[in-house]
Amino acid sequence: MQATPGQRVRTRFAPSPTGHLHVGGLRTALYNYLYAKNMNGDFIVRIEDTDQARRVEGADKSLLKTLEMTGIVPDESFMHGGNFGPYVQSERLEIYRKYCLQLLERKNAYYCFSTAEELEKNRKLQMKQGMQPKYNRKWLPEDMGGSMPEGEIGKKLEEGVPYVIRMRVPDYISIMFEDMVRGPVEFDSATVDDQVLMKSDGFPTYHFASVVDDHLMEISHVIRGEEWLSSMPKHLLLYEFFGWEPPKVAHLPLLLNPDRSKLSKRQGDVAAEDFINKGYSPEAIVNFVALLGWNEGEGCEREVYSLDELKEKFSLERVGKAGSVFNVEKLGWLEKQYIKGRSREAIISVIKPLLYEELEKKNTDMDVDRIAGDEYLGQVIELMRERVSFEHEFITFSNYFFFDPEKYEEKAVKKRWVADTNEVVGEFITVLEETGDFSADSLEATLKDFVAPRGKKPAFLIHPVRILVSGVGFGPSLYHMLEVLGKETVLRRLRKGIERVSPFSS
RNA sequence: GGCCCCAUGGACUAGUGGUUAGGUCACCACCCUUUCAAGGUGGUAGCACGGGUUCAAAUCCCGUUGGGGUCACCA
Repeated sequence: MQATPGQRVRTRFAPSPTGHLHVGGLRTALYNYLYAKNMNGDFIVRIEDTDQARRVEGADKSLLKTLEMTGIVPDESFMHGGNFGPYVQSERLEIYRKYCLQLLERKNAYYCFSTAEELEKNRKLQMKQGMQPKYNRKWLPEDMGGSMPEGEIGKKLEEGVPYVIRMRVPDYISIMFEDMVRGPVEFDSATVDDQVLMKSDGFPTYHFASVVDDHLMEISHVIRGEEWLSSMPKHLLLYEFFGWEPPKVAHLPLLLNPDRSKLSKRQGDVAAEDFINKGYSPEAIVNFVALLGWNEGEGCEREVYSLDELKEKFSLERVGKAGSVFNVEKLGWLEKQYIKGRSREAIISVIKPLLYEELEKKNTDMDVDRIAGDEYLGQVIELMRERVSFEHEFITFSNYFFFDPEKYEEKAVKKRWVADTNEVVGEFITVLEETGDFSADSLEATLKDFVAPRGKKPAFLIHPVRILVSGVGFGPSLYHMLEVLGKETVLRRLRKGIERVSPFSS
């Protein structure tokens, strides 16, 4: 799909700095980014901080940081610069004031002195009557179709009574537009309220500021959540008042809670940071979130996409209309796919710091230089790669590669121990002491040779040895595990363990 | 309640008039196997409902139902 010839594609993500980056916001940002990049255009981040009360200090920077962590890097923002700044709405107050004045002069907007209590009372009354709550246009001037005399308005203004400025929505006109994901949508202006444009504190409302900014910043496509669909008529009217050409719009389906309501806190994590902190990788999160509402289509059954591939393949036509439930299970599966494909070096760079953190917390009987070395970590990674769900589990889930077990999984002991287990293990220890070759193959042969004449199956020894050495009843191939741990560590753990574990100990 | 949007298995989805309705996650069974994973094979499970249009409808139209969004001096 091509943009209007001659017009550069410019999309934007416009969060308000009220907290962490919501995964829904992440997906909106992602789609904006992907669309722009796919069309060789620019992606802009604009901070919408027109609500002073809700503003959270530092949220703007943290939003950008999280975005960048996932690979979504803006071409323009308050941190990246650009020719259309400032990119923070609180720094653009003069601009909004100027344009609002224009609307006032053209009789597309008017002063309103109604108090909050008054409005609230009115709203309740209308609700009670089963009507749509709307401003009663008490302060709509006579020359704009209202009943308020000019003089009254001038008087209030002179007295310095606080006011807001409202847009004058035309009566009974049809407002139609083409949504890039929904197709044609139509509204009746009679259902549109006289939206406040400027608040009494001198700040613009979202509706006004975003229209002015989108125009001034030459945004070509507005891609945002479906919750904005019903305010489209207000925005379109504003473009018309100004005589500006509106951008193309696409309203994305919502991300949903398991109960199919709009994704929210309370039913689990919703901040992108929450997932990153849990160990999900940015690549997996981006991949997952991209597929919630978009697919390559045409029989394509692919599930794993890198950001670059998404940039290449993304299109708005392939965005669905129905909301999608944010299902963490599949994200977990994706994470595993990424771990399988990730290079050893990349994993080492993530888990090495984690290992050092652990080593500071507790002592190990193993050789620190060796177990923190790339070679050793690489071996652990290959043994555990298909068994972990998160990178941090290379350390936490595979603790026994770095620390001697402190306790032994009770359930596993119960299941694997019989009366003569300790005795046989004891004999096996003496055999191991004599073993020169501690490779997996050799160990396998040794164990089998040991067990056969005693009329036992390998499993008789394999399980107890595993538990004694690792403390748990599950893990990688025992022989490989022993090889990686090394003779010294294995013997130490066996000797120590055999004194602590007996069939009657648990 | 008004307005708007939406509707394929439990979840994500493919499908644009003719398919045994396909794939992925999850689930179940079996295989592999020293455990746990991974992998392999197979399986349970779906077009919300009712009318049309048509030789033919998951697909087009209308209605019903259901779900969601929105109706702030919040975004």
